Amino acid sequence: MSKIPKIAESEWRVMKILWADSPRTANEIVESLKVETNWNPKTIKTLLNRLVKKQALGFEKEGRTYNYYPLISRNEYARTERKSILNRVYDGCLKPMLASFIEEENLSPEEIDELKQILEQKKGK
Amino acid sequence: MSKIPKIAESEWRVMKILWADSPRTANEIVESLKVETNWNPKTIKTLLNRLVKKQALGFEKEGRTYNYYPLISRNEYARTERKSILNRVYDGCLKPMLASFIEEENLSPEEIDELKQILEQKKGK
DNA sequence: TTTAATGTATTACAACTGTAATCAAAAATA
DNA sequence: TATTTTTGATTACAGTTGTAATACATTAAA
Repeated sequence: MSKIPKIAESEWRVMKILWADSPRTANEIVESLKVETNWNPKTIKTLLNRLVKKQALGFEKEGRTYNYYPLISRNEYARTERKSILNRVYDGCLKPMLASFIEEENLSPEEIDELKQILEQKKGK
Repeated sequence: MSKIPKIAESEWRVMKILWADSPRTANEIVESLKVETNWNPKTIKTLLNRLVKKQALGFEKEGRTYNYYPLISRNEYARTERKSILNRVYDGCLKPMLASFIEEENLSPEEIDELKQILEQKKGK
């Protein structure tokens, strides 16, 4: 049961880049992040190092540069985060949480139907 | 638009005590937390001070002791946390997030029906 | 009234975060 | 080959968090 390391806010931004497409070099990651942040490349290198140290990322050397890739899946992390908010904020009670989400956020009629179907399937099991 | 301060994990535990019932004295809070944590009373005092400094809690003096109470509602914080996970982990896409929650957690048939109704109402609007 | 207890305020300290700058090694260039 | 550039590694530094200990002021007790 490899325990999942805690990933900080800014580290998430880096992970997302690699979840979207990997492996990638530090420079490619810097390029991607340039679009959405104004981080100094040095900052991004630091984050990469930290993520490697946390074993959230791995890499393979290719000459002098590294190719980074995620060691844990986005889904695994997503699950951890879901558990976290559910327990911390809603004391583990799913229904009230879902109700809040549904009431406060936007859903198209199509999405609503899809969700109703998912619920229906869930009931079957 | 008073900006909502960031509340750390352990601080949340304190807030929850006061959201459940307030105002309360530091000692009452210590007593409540004794049940669920093994924190030193000093630790709890520190958390209270930090929360006051962050303006998440207020207090009224009553003689030498303080009576603490929340300055922001649990709902406001819950909303902040919902936004946070939705944007950070699901890029703001609600449906996939709800689908994951529904699929991975437990819901009774009754809860499922209630949620379907909430969805239906949502559709109407 | 001197002393002990109690409640709050201040200080402590390491790990984690955000945000880099500097250093060192290797490669590319002059 | 000497020098500049590039890339990763190490160091920096302040703010936050977890987890208290110590200091100070006031009240209760001896």
